[in-house]
Amino acid sequence: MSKFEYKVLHTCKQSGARIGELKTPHGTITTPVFMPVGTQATVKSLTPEDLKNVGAEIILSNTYHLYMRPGHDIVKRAGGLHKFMAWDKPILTDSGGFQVFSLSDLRKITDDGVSFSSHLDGSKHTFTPEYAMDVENALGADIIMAFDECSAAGASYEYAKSAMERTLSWLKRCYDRHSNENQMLFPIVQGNMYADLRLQSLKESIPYARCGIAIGGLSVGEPKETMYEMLDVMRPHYPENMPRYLMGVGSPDCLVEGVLRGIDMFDCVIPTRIARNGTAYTSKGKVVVRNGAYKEDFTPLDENCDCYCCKNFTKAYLRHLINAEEILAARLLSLHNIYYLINLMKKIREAILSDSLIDFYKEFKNSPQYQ
RNA sequence: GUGGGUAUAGCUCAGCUGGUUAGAGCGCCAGAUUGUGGCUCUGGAGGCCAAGAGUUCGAAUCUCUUUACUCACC
Repeated sequence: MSKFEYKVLHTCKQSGARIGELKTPHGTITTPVFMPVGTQATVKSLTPEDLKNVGAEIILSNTYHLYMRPGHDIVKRAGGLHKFMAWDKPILTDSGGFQVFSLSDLRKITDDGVSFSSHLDGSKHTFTPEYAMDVENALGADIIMAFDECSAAGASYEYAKSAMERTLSWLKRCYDRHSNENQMLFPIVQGNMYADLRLQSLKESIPYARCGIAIGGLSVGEPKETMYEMLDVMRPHYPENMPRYLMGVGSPDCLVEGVLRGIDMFDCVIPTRIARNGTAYTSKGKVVVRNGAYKEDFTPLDENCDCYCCKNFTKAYLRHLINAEEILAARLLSLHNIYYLINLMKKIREAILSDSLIDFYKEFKNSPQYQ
């Protein structure tokens, strides 16, 4: 019996969005789901207990970063990523393809793989699809991503096509190398902002998708409308029997728009990043708690929120922490922002279950939360 | 009381021998942040240059007076 299984539990009659369950060796995830990002084997400032308290079911970690530091061999000797970071629920690791694209300046891409220098010390490294699989295998996440090439928004058709085709050939090599039955490999669809390339990439990736497929190369600087167009183009062609994962998204508006377009899984650094810079998502829209307006605001960040932060602290206190550069500010706001997004996903699932996601969408779009 | 020093943005200070709309850092105010290089980036407001008088075509800058602060000595 497979250690992975995806079941659609309900399809919204209004929108076609679905609620599903994805079984993994470390537990079952209910989709649509938002996955907090823990790049370096930690969701910055939060403990695994915090994550469970805000309702996180699965977190994302990063092959590139863990390979660089402390080294995947060390994580393996520690007993794997779950044990190393004391998180016993599902983990997904990104392959490092995107990090090579976004972090490394001296990178050289060939059909064989990518040579690049470390953002930490400039040392030279090479990743091939096979090696990326070996590293992800050593880390031991439940879901592992194929090694891909993400082309930049604005890339020419020719370049986007070659990057997409290279990603497909790399996918085949990842697939052949991968053999661990405790890990599920997700292909990544590329194709930049070109509809025909997206469709070709999706179609040719599907044979390698067993229990999930990812959409990469979006939310890389293009207008949101363009991203939605690409999702609309792909939507009729997804396999029904597996979750679709939109990588690197998103903000509250993008989550709702994404689910409406058939997406089941999301990850994004945005809730924790804006938290560290003093901004919160609330039921009344984005609140820059750092602003002077909250100096003497002794009310909670979000009166409609049940998170630890909102139940115990005031905006004036949070603003003080931010201004004093106290680390508790990052922690409380991260806690709140992740809670907010996970709670938003919960509301979305409730709307799907009651076949009213379009109604939910209309109301949400007219609220200050849509941003 | 005597002698010296200093007064420029909210704070700490730059402004060379006088020359167009007086600058910086921090702070303050406001934005940004989408498969994370945590504490970043981008904007903005804010000065009768202590007060008064002189010299000069022209003064934050030179001279004098006053005031405040400060140091040393009696």
